[in-house]
Amino acid sequence: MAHHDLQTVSHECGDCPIRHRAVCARCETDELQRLEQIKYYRSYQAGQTVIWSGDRMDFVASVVTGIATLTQTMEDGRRQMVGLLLPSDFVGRPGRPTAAYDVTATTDLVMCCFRKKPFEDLMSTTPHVAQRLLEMTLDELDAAREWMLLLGRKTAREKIASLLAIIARRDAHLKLKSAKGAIVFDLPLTREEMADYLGLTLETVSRQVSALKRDGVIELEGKRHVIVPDFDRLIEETGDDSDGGYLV
Amino acid sequence: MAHHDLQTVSHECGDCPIRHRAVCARCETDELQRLEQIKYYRSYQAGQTVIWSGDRMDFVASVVTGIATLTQTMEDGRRQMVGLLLPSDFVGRPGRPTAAYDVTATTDLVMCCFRKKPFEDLMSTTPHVAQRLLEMTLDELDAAREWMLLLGRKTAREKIASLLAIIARRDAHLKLKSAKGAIVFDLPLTREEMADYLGLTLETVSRQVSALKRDGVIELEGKRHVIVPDFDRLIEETGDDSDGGYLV
DNA sequence: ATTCGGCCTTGATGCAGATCAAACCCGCAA
DNA sequence: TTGCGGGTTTGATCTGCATCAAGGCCGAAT
Repeated sequence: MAHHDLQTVSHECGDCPIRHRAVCARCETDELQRLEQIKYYRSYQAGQTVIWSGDRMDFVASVVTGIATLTQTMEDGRRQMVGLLLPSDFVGRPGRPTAAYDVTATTDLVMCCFRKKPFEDLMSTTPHVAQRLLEMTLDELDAAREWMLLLGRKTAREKIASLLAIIARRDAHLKLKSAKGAIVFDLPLTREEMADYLGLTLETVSRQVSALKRDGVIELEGKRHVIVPDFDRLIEETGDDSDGGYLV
Repeated sequence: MAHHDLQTVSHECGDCPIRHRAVCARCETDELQRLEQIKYYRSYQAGQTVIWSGDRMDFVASVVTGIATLTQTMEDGRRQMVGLLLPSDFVGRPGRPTAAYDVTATTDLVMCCFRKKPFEDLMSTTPHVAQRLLEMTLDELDAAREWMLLLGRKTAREKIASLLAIIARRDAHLKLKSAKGAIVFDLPLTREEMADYLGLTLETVSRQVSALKRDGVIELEGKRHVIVPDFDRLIEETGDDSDGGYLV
């Protein structure tokens, strides 16, 4: 694994993220061919449900553009988001026939899909694909555990600050920082979705966002466009160790 | 992967869980040899810290006997458990040099360790090890997401019932059900550890355990020995869909 | 121009669980 | 036998967030 230069591959790979995440062209060109053959695209509109929990799922996929969420729902309607899928994130699991969560497109969404059977065959013959997938899954597991700390121990204000920091970080390498280092981005979630993410009610989310604005931690243009004038200040509000994973 | 019969292997494998979880002897006997050569054991006493978050970690391991926890701590001391390691569970991550969480032995603990470098080498040459590890990691991710629902949306009583059900299930295939189908087990956690698991205070844990006892959902002998006379009744208290993963 | 329906904000009130405090249980060592 | 300390229970009070309720904003349809 160590000798593969995954960076250089992305340039040669066209528009499908899983190719440069899962495969190294330098030594796996034939695998690229095989991936190419079994891939296809699906599109969904904002708000559409991609998969219901329990549905048969005959493909794995990676997000090309747009944002999707994984959510769990209890019988009485309480909802908890358990995954936020941004471009290049992977959906589905080799070895599981059915989906464990509802997958919903929160924006218009394009996914690059691979039929499961051939993808699994590919996996069992090439160590690199399985390894890369393992690496991605371990990253997700880390994110899930960070999220658990948030859900179990953080205050509402810390939760909001943490979510804003997460989104800011994920967007940071795409979006520009504005003139004097401020970070600017659009919230991809409604207040209700934020609440489902954070284990809060939408009213509490609204109040805490207003509070952060009142205290100058963030500025708002409209309801979704966020300006973070001082990222360090935002991080202070999260309750996290300040050293952990600074802007990459 | 499909054609490997992992079941039959476990009999030939001696006392180290990872061997029958990660490797299939029928077609990977040489890998068994190699695993054998790089494995060694470590023992810890109850209460001992195995690894501090941020420490260099030059091995991966699987729990042989005893119980360990993964926890995250905020500067001000708020703690959240993010993993509970029972026998056969895997610790550590190929590809990461340092530990991301505190690992603590809550009982006397024996782990079967593999030096990381040779283990990674083994992984990159055999698809099966990486695949098996991926499968285990996906299971952990599912567990983490279940846990997120618990932390974000369940009431204190539901949290306690859920934890008891999880432990009952994990123990079920080892422990006996008593005479008329009651399930009996010992809590491996103190009230405080339960609180850290559930995102509660120890006082709330204590009160809710008492409440479940008062309502006849559980019986207690001493503070740790739990009798569940009617498992279905306990499941009702968790708030979960009743169909999900019954005792197995 | 008006209405409608999502989405969001803000206020008033209630309650589950946190916090503070005291005492209990029990194994163990002196 | 006494005292001690870690784990636990239970009570009294406080508080952060949920709940209930009303209204505002704004883009899209009529």
